[in-house]
Amino acid sequence: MSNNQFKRGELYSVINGMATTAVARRLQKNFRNAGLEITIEQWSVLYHLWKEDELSQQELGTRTFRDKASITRLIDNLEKLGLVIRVASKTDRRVNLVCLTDAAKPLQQMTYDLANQTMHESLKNISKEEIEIVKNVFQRVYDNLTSPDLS
Amino acid sequence: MSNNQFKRGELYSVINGMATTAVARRLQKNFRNAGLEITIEQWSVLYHLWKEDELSQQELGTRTFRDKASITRLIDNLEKLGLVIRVASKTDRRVNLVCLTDAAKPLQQMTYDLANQTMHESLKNISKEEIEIVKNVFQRVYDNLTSPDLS
DNA sequence: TTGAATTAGTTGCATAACTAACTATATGTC
DNA sequence: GACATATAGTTAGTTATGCAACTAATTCAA
Repeated sequence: MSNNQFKRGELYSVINGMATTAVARRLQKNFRNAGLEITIEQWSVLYHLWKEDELSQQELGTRTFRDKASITRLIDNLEKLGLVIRVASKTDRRVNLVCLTDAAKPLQQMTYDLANQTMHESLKNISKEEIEIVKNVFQRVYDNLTSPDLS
Repeated sequence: MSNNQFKRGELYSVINGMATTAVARRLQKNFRNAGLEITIEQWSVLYHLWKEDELSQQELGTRTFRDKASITRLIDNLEKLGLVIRVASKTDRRVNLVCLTDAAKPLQQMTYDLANQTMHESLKNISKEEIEIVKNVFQRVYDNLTSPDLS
C-alpha cells in the first residue's frame, strides 16, 4: 500500500539530491559570476536581516531552519566579512542581536536581482498553480515532521 | 512581474531550508533510533547499489547528483564501515567498481522500511496527485538548470 | 532567597559539500 | 607512433551541517 503513494526511495532521492541542490548551486554560481564572495547560506541569513534587522541568533535559527551551532558559525563568518556585528542585548545579557553593517547595504538589491534571475531560470515553464502546490506541500511536510503528534 | 510568480526569496527559502532538510533529518533520526550507524548520504549510495551493483564512482555520482570528490569520500567512509569495496575494472584501469559486501545485505530491507516509514510520516494527508506534481516540478526544475540553453 | 530548570550561545568532533589542482589512464588525430 | 585532449579518481582547502557537552544568564518555585 505504501507503493500506491510512491516508489520506494524515489521521492526521497528526488527531494534530497536533485532539484533543490541544483537551484542552490545555480544561485551560488550566479553570485560568483557577479563577483559576490558570499555563500548562499550566508545570503539566507542576510535575507532575513534585510526583512528585519537586529534579530537574536536564536530567532535567525528559527527563521532559517538552522540549529544554534550552525548560526553561531555563520555569524562568525559574516562578522569576518564585515557584513554583520553582534551587539549584546540590553534587556537580556544572554542574547546577541545580529545587526547589519553599512557594508551589507549594497548587497541587498544585487542579491535580490540575482535570486530573482535564478528563480526565473529554475521555474521556466512552471505555472503559478504548480508553484503554489509545491510550496503548500512543503509547508505541510514540514508541519507533519515538526508539530507534535496528536494521534 | 517576477512578483507575480513568487514573493522574493520566499520559494527559495522554502526549498532550501525547510521541508527537504526536515525529511532528511527525520530519516537520519529514524536510522539512529533503529541503531543504524549510517548517514543518509551513505544510504543514498547504498540505495543505488542495491538497485544495481558494481557501479563506477562516476556513475554513482551521476545517479546521486554528486560530484566526483564527494563520491570519493563517501566511498572512503563506506569502505571503512566495511559495507562496500573498490574493485579495479578489468577493462579500464582508470575505473573503480564499487561493490557491496555481505555486511551491507542485512541493511537493505531495514533501511527500505525506515525510508517508507519516514515517507509516511512526511506525506501524511498529502494526495497522490500533489506528490506527482511535486515530483514533476522538481524534474523540470532540474532539467531547466542542467540542460543546455537552446534560446 | 536559594536551588532547579530553562534558555542563549559557544566549542569540539565527525561527516559532507564544492572548487581547483593534481595523477594516471584512454582515446583520437595527424 | 606521438602528441593533444578527455575521462576517472584523489587530494587540499574552505564552508557548512548535526549532535553533544559546556558556560553563563534568566526564570520559576518552594
